[in-house]
Amino acid sequence: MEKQHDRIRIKDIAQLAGVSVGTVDRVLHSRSGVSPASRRKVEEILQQLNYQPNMYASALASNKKYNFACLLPSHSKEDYWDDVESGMFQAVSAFSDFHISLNTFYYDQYEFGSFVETGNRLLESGADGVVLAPTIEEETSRFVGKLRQSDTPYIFIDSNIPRLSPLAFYGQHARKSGYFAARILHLLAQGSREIVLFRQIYEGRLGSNQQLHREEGFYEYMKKHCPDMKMRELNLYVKQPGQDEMLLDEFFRAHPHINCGITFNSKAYLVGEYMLKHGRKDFHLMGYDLLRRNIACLKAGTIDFIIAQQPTVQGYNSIECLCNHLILKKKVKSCNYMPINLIAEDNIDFYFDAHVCEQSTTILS
Amino acid sequence: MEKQHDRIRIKDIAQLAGVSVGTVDRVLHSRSGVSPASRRKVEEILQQLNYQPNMYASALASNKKYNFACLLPSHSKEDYWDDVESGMFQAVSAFSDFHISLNTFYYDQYEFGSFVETGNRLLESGADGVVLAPTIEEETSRFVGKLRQSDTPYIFIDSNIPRLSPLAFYGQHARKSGYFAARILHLLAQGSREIVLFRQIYEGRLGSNQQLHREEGFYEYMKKHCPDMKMRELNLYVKQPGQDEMLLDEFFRAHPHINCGITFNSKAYLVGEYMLKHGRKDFHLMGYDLLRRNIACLKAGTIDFIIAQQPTVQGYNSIECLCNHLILKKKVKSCNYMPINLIAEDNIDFYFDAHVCEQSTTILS
DNA sequence: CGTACCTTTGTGTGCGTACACAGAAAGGAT
DNA sequence: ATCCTTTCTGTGTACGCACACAAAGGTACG
Repeated sequence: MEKQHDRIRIKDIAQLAGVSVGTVDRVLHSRSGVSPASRRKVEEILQQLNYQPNMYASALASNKKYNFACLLPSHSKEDYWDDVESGMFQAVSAFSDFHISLNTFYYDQYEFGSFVETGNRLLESGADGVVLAPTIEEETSRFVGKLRQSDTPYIFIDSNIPRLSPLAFYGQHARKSGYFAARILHLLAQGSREIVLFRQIYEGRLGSNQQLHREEGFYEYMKKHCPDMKMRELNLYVKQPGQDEMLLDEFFRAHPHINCGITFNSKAYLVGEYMLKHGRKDFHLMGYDLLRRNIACLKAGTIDFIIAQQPTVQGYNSIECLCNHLILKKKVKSCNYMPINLIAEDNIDFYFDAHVCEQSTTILS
Repeated sequence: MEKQHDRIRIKDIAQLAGVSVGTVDRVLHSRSGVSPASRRKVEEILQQLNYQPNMYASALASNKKYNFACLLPSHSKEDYWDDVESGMFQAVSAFSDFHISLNTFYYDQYEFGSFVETGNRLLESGADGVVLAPTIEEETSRFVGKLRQSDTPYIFIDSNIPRLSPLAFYGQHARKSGYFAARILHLLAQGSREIVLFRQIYEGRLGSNQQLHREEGFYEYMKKHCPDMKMRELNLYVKQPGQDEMLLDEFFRAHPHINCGITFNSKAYLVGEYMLKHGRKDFHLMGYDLLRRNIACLKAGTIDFIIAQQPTVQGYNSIECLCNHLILKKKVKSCNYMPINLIAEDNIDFYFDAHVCEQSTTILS
């Protein structure tokens, strides 16, 4: 615990370059008012010494306030998006020393107009950085175009649209995740040659792109490893629970031997609760996302495995990334795939404590 | 990006309490020299306002140097402990603004005297915080006794000895992890009624406690879910590769129908490479830890699944925890189980980017 | 040669906290 | 009342950086 100052300070650089700290500061922030000679000399020494600014002192000195905003599908409590949001607010509180705040904007996922209208409200709020779920490619493209005009960085969460080159993306590699899910379901099938895919249709549309890509990965595995597997699809409609139950009844009456299924959205509990109600313990089910009702099924034994994609972490990391970029001027990683985690009843308890954060690679801006 | 100071500062509290910042500072650090009346008044306001110190300003002001030390089994490159160590150094660099340093001390895992001797050298080095792997309970007890005398916080990594009440523990719940492994291996067995457990004997002893606990969890699952499963154990000896190959030859000659096995240490590659050499693709193998050779087997298809325990994260979090405790005076969580992650070839790419860090719960010291 | 003006450079102050030190108040002994 | 402790409290400086402002140097032109 001895006192010491071994780190290079601006003062040290100034001394070595034979200029004042002010000049060094101007070079570091590439501001005007420095003679070419001085600039060159300072830059030279800067390179030699690999100067790392003390980010605490830096944040302390420039005590600005940063307003972030997020644009998410409107959601209820215990939804996937609720976890994402909670992660973001965790980060806001963790980095509260940087004077950041977060405004939330919600749009109706199934109405294009809503996205546009909400997006405009966000733009008016004057955010310094934005996190959004690019569920609607066309409208997202127009939206980020406006953000670009004001040089506002934006981060994509959950799914990615690389051509719109966001500052960063946090989400799962959906296709590979479906591939992995297939591997596990294949094991669960235990030689059975038939599998059912439960799909959720909402307002006539099949949920998200993520869901589609998971299916792709799933089919890719099956085609490669067991081409003779028969895959049936059953569409459910969420909004009419009575109808869904009828559809399930009907399906299992028609295919009584099928003992294995998967959902590629977060609504596995629809099937899990159905099995629980009908006392079917022999059916093997997989799904996505650790919603409360999914967890209940997992513990009750009607869902075997859940693939988690750490929504909280995605939210947390998005905000952290904005801080790193805007405040600490660190270089951030642009494509961040979340781990594909397989959760059973046995290991679920050790999943929630943890949250992932990106490796910190400090680079001068 | 407007200027603003909405956070409560020491100055604010001083003003409200009608004292000076010096007095508030004394109360905050529970130092002497404050009249009972002043102390009471300050504490009252402190509670009302839920004051959160600006840790950046705090770290900046008290620019002390902290020396940490770790006491690990000696290891080679690409070993499990090497990843732990690398995580620790990542943290040291991430928190370099706090002026921390880390000294490493290695002991021979299989020689009690070595632990004692290395431990004494560590004590002499005058560390402010220690991270150690408590592989030898008896000697660890004596060692932490001495640390306690100087009030030096210590963190257990990999395995835990709760009665020695470390500041924190980072590691996997070994029994549950074995239980989970059994569930997956059970699926892999696909109805086969015989399984082999490969064990590594080293200097006449069976590796670590962790290894034993995993076996316990494994047997617990099997007893519960498939009591008629026949479990064979095959001891290997690591140091004599020729002999191990002979033992494997012998075993598979005696049990040609066994197609499923697991190791509870990080040496699954011994078996995986054997299978590769003999061109056996039908054997299903599981193991622990993502060593380079294990990963190679995973990609070659002779290891089906690996259970990862994020050694890098364990190391990183240990150091982070010491910083939180010593420097930021945050309250730290004492028992931190790592997630139990199942890794296949499909999802391994998304595992390394990520590292877990604990949730930050700022509490006044 | 002086003034105006621009470019370049240096200095000073503040961010919120820690800590050393000085000063004030209170009490006791002479 | 004076002096000396012993509490107790306020002030000042430092931490490393950002930014505003002042000062210095140079050039152009009357």
